[in-house]
This record gives sequence, structure tokens and C-alpha cells, in this order.
Amino acid sequence: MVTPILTKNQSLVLDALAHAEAPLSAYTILDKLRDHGFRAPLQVYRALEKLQEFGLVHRLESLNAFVACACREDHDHTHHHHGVTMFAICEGCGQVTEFHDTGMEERLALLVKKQHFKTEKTTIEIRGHCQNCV
Amino acid sequence: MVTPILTKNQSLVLDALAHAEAPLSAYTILDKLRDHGFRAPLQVYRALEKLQEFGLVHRLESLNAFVACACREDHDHTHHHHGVTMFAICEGCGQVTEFHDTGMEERLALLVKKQHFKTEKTTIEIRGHCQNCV
DNA sequence: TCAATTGCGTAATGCTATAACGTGTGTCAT
DNA sequence: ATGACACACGTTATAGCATTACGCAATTGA
Ligand SMILES: [Zn+2]
Ligand SMILES: [Zn+2]
Ligand SMILES: [Zn+2]
Ligand SMILES: [Zn+2]
Repeated sequence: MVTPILTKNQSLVLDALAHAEAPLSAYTILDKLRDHGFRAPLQVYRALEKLQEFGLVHRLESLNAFVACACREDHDHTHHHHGVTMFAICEGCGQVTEFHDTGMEERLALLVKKQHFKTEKTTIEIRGHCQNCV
Repeated sequence: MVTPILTKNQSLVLDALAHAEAPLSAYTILDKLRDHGFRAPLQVYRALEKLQEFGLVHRLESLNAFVACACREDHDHTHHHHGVTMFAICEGCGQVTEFHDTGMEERLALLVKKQHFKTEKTTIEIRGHCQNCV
């Protein structure tokens, strides 16, 4: 799958996230984009929904906030369908690190299979402190 | 550590969660406990906070809801300090299954150590469908 | 007894997310 | 062309989740 052409609103939201140092809440994004014509939360939420579908943005459940997908920063805009995404979230500086591990995925897949459970979406978020914030 | 004596409010909230078939939101708990004198969200949130400290209740980040810890249902009320807790959450029936795996924990510990990250709290939540709801 | 801690109650507020409505625009088969 | 449809957009209102701030009462321990 190739990343589709983004609408104006989607591009604005993705840019806001991509340039942020830390995850942004929907309302923070809204504030950042008021100068660009954003007036209501729904404009942000609608864009975020699509961007998540496209795999360009992740939602951090434990923060009620959003980050741009890190996998694609160095690449072109081809969609990289990654499996389970994990996040290390520093309580000190707010920095979020996205990482992946296939061994982890396999192990988890095995565990849920044992329970006859069918996975649709996996959330793994690790709160703590990064190297610089111990 | 032994589970401390619970206050009246804490007991009421824990009971509500323990008897529920699915996770409950704070406001749902509030409604269930109005007959017992609960009038404001804060009464619920304060109880939940303590119960989480005691390890008697877990918060599901992806649902903004709470469940009683499953580990202790068959035991006395001795505090069982479990490591990483994982949840399988069925979108069909709402049922939540708590499970643990030390291999998983070790692997995860290794991964974060590689990043020089210090874990304080780990959230693992798997959304999908259970055996009965495929 | 005094101070510190802890839990409780109430009101107000703030933050997060969605529902419901209508508009405009492009696509496509007829 | 024209109608049907899909889709993005804009606006308002509302729903749902969580915390701040203040004061009181009971408990504990010096
Ligand atoms: Zn990603
Ligand atoms: Zn940090
Ligand atoms: Zn538990
Ligand atoms: Zn089910």
C-alpha cells in the first residue's frame, strides 16, 4: 500500500506532529493550527483518524496524545506496515521512542493464541525515564 | 506487603468492580454507588487511586476504564506483587482477561535496557475478539 | 495537647472525544 | 449533462473522563 495523497487538514496535522518534540494532544494540535484556519476539535480528530489508518500517526493510549510514526522519518512516504509497535515514554522530558521487535510479536502471538483470542490491535507503552532523565 | 484495611469507599468501589462482568468507567461506578452515598466523581477517583496502589485494581488505558485484579480472586487478600500485567480485551462481549508471562517480561526488560531506559510502568493491552465472539 | 496525616464531601473547572447537522466537490454510470 | 454517491469539510452542541481547590473530620504520634 502506498500512502495516499493527504488533504490539506491531514497534512497540517501530520506536520504539527512531525515537528513536535513530544506527543501532542488533539487540543494542542488544534491550538497550533488556529492560524491555519482550524476552529473545532473535530477537524483535528478527523485528520488524526485518517492518518492513523494510513499508518502515519500513532495514538498513545496512556497519554491521550498522538505522535508521528517514527519509522518513516528517514524514508520516502511509502507505507511501511509494521506489526506491533512499542513506545518508551519518558516522564521527564516527554520524549517518545518507537521501537519494534519481531521476537516480542511472536511470543505475544503465541500467548494470545493459547487463549483462543484474535488480536486486532496491540498497545504496548512503557512509562519511565530515558537515559538523560534518570 | 499485606493488603491494608480498606476504607468504606474503597471497599464499595472494589466490590463494584469485582462483581462486574466488564471493565467499568469511573462514572459508571459512580452511578452504581449513588445509593450508597456517592455523589461526586472524586469519591470514585480517590478510591481507585488507592486501590491501584494496593494492586487490587488495574486501569485499562485504551478504555479509560478499570477492572479488579484477577490474580486475587481465588486467593485470600494477600498482596500479590505481579510484574507486567497484560490484558486481552474483547470488543464483542467486553470481557477482559488478565494474564502474565515472565518470558515476555524478560524480553521486554532486555529491549528497554538496550535503550538505557528505566521502566516504571508497563501497559500491554490487546484488543480483539475472544473465543466466543469471533 | 498539638501537629501532621489521611480520608471525606462539595463545587467548580478543565480536558478529551463524539453526535448531528448541513455544505461543497469530485467521480462515475446512466 | 445529470443524478447518485462518496468523501472531505465546517459548525454547534453535547457527552464522557479527570482534576483543582477548598474546607471539615478522624486518626496518629510526638
Ligand atoms: Zn510507527
Ligand atoms: Zn527523558
Ligand atoms: Zn492483576
Ligand atoms: Zn467476547
